[in-house]
Amino acid sequence: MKYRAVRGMHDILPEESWKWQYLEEKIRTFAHRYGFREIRTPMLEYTEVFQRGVGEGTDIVEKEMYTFLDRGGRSLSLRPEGTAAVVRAYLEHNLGASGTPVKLYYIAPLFRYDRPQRGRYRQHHQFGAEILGTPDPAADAEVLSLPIRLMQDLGLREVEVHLNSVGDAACRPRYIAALREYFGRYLDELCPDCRRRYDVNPLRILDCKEERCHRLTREAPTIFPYLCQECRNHFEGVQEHLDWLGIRYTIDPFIVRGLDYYTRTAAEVYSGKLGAQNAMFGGGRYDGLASQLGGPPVPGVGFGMGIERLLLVLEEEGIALPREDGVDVFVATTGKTGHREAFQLLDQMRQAGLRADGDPSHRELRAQMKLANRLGARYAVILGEEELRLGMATVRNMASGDQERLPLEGLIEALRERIQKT
RNA sequence: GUGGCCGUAGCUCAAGGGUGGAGCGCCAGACUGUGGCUCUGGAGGUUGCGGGUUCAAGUCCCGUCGGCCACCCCA
Repeated sequence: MKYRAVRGMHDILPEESWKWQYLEEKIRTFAHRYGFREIRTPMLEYTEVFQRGVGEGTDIVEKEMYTFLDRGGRSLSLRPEGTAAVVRAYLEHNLGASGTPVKLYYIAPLFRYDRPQRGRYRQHHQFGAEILGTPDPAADAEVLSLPIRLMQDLGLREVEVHLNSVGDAACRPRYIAALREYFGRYLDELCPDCRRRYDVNPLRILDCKEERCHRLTREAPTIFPYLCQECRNHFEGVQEHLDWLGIRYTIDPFIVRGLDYYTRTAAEVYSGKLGAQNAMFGGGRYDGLASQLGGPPVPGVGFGMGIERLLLVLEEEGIALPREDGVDVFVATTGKTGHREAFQLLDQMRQAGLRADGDPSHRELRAQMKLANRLGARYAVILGEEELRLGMATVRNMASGDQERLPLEGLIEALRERIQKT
């Protein structure tokens, strides 16, 4: 085979795509139920949108973006995450002008030049939602409740919600200084990566899974005593609202989101079924992002949820999604005659809104019935020579095997009644 | 980007350096007008690709591409 899909990118074949359709429909239903409206932004942005939005020093921007020059010499990037582009669009179209909050959601492909692994792809898809224009902790809790309720609705019971506050520009620097002071005493004991992190971003040491770093981390100062009063109040407010909804979460001082724009709330949800790539969704507040992008300050909070990972977890949990891509009716002939009648009948059925299919090759009846079975047809309509002579059709219920002869006149209505009954 | 494991039929997998197989799926017959179950037969492969070692390579070596695992990072 000469050509394959590009590394880390995948075809979604009919055996899978029906699951995507089901999930997407459920996601849209949920989002609309929560008052979110869809936004579709281009897959490409000027590279600066991500450099300034996500942050120059982040791994995403430093080494994971698909960046290239267009024919006019401008640097463009395939979007590696959703929020920066949404905020760019919000600012560009002044969406806040007609009142706040503005609640937006998207289902979109994202691109990161990572080394592919199960649950980690160079093109993946996220369902994300953002509430812009309000700093209120109720918005944090509301936007987080959406994916949590969605996962519960799908039957995922064992999701772990982790919650943290990463502070803001007023208090985070004090905490970072405290971390430097603490880890500075143990530099020799840190792994090489963490020695690097010590200089670049000591917060990241908290994420390290190396045993020796992890031990030190357990004794490290947490951010909580360093939070300013505003951040403290906000964090308590988020917890209070989640409590009101009965949503369980773990306060986890060690989650540090890898995008620079996060302030205050940081949340991640994991599933043990995913191996190392175990984050199902992540999100948080980003009150500084809009001004980073050159706009007025616009507070915002949101999340992004990986659809591939959601599907993987559903599979691991043995949760079957309802499949609805079968046909209602299969029109069969006896092979030699009735081609024209069958072709016309199919057309009429389709115009009448039935899902109908047939065998374009008019193989022998046995083969056609086999095809009807494989297509999941609920009824087979057999137009044999005898039936045609009588102006009738044989209608077979594929599940029960019961058959009856019905006049061609009014056949579609008769079928519709039988289909609706079951 | 680092380290490791693995690429054989559409799918899941066998084959100790010596003529590449099975199950499922597909097509057909048993059943000349009836699917699912059963039985029988058939089609389908330059063993990912390129090079090397050897009388001989799916098997050993190197490279490359791809998948997976861990790291990194994250969804």
